[in-house]
Amino acid sequence: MEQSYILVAQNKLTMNPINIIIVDDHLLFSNALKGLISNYKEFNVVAVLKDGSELVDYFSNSDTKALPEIVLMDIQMPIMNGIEATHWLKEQYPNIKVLALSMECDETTILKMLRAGAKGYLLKDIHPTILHHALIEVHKNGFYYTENVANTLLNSIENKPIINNVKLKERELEFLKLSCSEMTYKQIAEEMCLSPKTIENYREALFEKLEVKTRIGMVLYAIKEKIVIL
Amino acid sequence: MEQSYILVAQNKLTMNPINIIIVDDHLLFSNALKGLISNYKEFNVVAVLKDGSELVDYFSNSDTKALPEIVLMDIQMPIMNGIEATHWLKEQYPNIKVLALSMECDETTILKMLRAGAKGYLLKDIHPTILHHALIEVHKNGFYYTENVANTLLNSIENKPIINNVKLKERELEFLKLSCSEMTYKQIAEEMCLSPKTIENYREALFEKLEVKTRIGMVLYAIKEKIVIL
DNA sequence: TTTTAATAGGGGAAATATCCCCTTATTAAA
DNA sequence: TTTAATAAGGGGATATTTCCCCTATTAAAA
Repeated sequence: MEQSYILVAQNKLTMNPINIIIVDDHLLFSNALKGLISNYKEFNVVAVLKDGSELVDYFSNSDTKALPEIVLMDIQMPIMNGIEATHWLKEQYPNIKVLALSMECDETTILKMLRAGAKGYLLKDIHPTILHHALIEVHKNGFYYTENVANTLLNSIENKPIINNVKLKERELEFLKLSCSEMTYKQIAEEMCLSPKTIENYREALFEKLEVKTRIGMVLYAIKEKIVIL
Repeated sequence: MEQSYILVAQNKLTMNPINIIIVDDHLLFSNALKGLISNYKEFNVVAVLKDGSELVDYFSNSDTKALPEIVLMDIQMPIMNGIEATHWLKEQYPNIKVLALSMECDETTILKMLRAGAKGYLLKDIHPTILHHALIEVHKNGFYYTENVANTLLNSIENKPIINNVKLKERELEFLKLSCSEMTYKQIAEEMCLSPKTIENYREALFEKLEVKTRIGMVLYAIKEKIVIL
């Protein structure tokens, strides 16, 4: 009894709390989350940032602040999204664990985030106790996957053996985005300073790459993949 | 000095806290938010529900629980969304104030929610202090609109004098949904058991109603308005 | 140094989409 | 009972999209 009491005291006083940074543009959420996590004695929120670019700033500022062990990262954010931010962070600080915290549960988003180096993927509709558990697991083992995410990964492997590795070139991407409008190809050609016939080549190339048969299909693809946002 | 101390004490002890219910399917958010609001002495979260139907259950259960004065309502929720839930609540308990709390900032969603009876509309990226202010304002005045939302309402009035009251008939809706695919109009005609020429009439009617010039425009409209979900 | 990939351009034809103007029942409202 | 709105269908013309096959330049890769 006495011993365990001493242990608890040691936990609080001698063991450093695990530092966490929250990156999320929904200030209401991130600030509330900070309060929630602050209740967990093992953890300490050292910063609440609202964007990937703020994360870069945080680490770039000369006066080195507290380094986090875990970053809770939202995905959809303005300016610099969670995927880009994770990429950057894993390059600069490979040891910092990124835990994705998002509402997106579509395969491609999860895959992108995990490929970027995230060590786990949590949906925002989980119960707080699961977050707590996930944080502890990430700290102990370096990763944490919920059943949901694991299933999604399994599905992704079963359904698409060669993973959807569609890589669009800059110019193709530009064309795809412009196609998601009421412009005709002729107008798009003008906009891109290309001949209509060149545009025609882009179109055909994209139809093949994206496995679509019509411009509508192309638009649906771009929206699904969040290449254009409505 | 002494007097003000006594006043504060009175606030805490003699004045009843204002009861609040949170309805949001993102448990992590709603639970964290509860913690945040609990820090505000004037307010008390009596329930955290994850869906409109749970709200109905809450009020329908015979053992009448604490009645809230304010309901913080998310919009996108499974089973019963915030708009339906607000409608129901305003019919049953017209005095309870609903404050929409969402990430959607498109005109139509805001309008739908306000028409349903919401007394304010907050985006989740606001700072916690604004939430606090909003709660106090709603309690005092019965409503609270942020600058953003007010501007959106203004735009909506300026740009569309007769508010976007596009009402689609059953058959038109069916056509619109089918148009959001790689089917040609001929195939859609077959699917709907109509002549291609009749489909042509639907198309023209929709182009006018939706104020679009191409099928792509129609698809973009349907996706924006969540008539089709990707 | 040849090969490959990326970029830019073209001819010609068939299929679709878009536009404008039209007819005929049926049904509901004025 | 005339008037309007709705649902269904059509003719004919033009614009756009889609398909298939082809060339040239440039820069990087093998």
